[in-house]
Amino acid sequence: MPELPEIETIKMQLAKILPGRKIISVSLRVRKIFQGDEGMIVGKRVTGVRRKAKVLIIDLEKNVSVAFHFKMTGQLVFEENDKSQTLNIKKRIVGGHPTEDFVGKLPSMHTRVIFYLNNGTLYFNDQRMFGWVIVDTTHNIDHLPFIEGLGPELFDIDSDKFAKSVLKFKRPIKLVLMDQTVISGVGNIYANDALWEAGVDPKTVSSQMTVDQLNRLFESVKKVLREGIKYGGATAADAKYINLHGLGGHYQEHFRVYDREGMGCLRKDGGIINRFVLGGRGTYFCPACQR
DNA sequence: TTAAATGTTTAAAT
DNA sequence: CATTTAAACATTTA
Repeated sequence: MPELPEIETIKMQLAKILPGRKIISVSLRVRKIFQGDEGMIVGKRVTGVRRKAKVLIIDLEKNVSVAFHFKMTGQLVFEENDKSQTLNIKKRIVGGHPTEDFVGKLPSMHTRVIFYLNNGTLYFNDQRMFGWVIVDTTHNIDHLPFIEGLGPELFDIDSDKFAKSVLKFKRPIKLVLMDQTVISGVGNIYANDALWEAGVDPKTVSSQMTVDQLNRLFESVKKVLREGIKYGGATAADAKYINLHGLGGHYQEHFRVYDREGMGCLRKDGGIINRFVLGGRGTYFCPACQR
């Protein structure tokens, strides 16, 4: 579920409270999503938390790291040890796919890996189990095929480089934007919104994009990603229990077209938001102002 | 019952 | 070979 802004949000929060804590033990409730030797991380302290595109990485002493990919339904919940035995949701740090596990009792039936730290517990939950957790040396983590194959984030390149990489393809621009080997970090929500922001039809053949369209799209993607980060990522609008507790982000309150099928375009002269499937993913656009 | 869900991988078809 | 599409992974919700 999460894209770059959602992972960036949980990264920033974990970076404040994890460093210095030692991993006491690890519990693997589901082996299939876990790769590596959990013994490698036991007894080591966290030294930092970082992110590469949609991958979250926790670095530990002795050059060992843990990489997480949330895929569609992964989430991390950190909870301070609570001696009172009472569920104190305010003491939690949550990130990723919003479910009742953000606020419910943990571990839950979706908890796949548990990291017991001093004075806290970190739960990796993932209902669909598409995600993965990999433990290895920091060097090997940084050289995982998936990570090595990632293209740059838009924040790290200029518009010329963006144009060059995009113009090579004859696929629809939306699919190129979401292709992690070309540009990393952009998923379905932000791709849809950025294309609306730039006034570009998602079906536009990449190689036929004009310089003007490319420049607008380059700025638009960065704009929506920055906005996503600013609002703490997106949390499903129907997740009442989360908003109730003040957990989760608010980007969903600023969706341009995503999940707005049948609703009016936000532009005055716009039309009705359409939805169709492109590359197997729900694609939303305004037929009046995206061409 | 069917469709869809913030992602990626793989096989099969073009 | 480059591209595209479909299916797969597994679960929940509308």
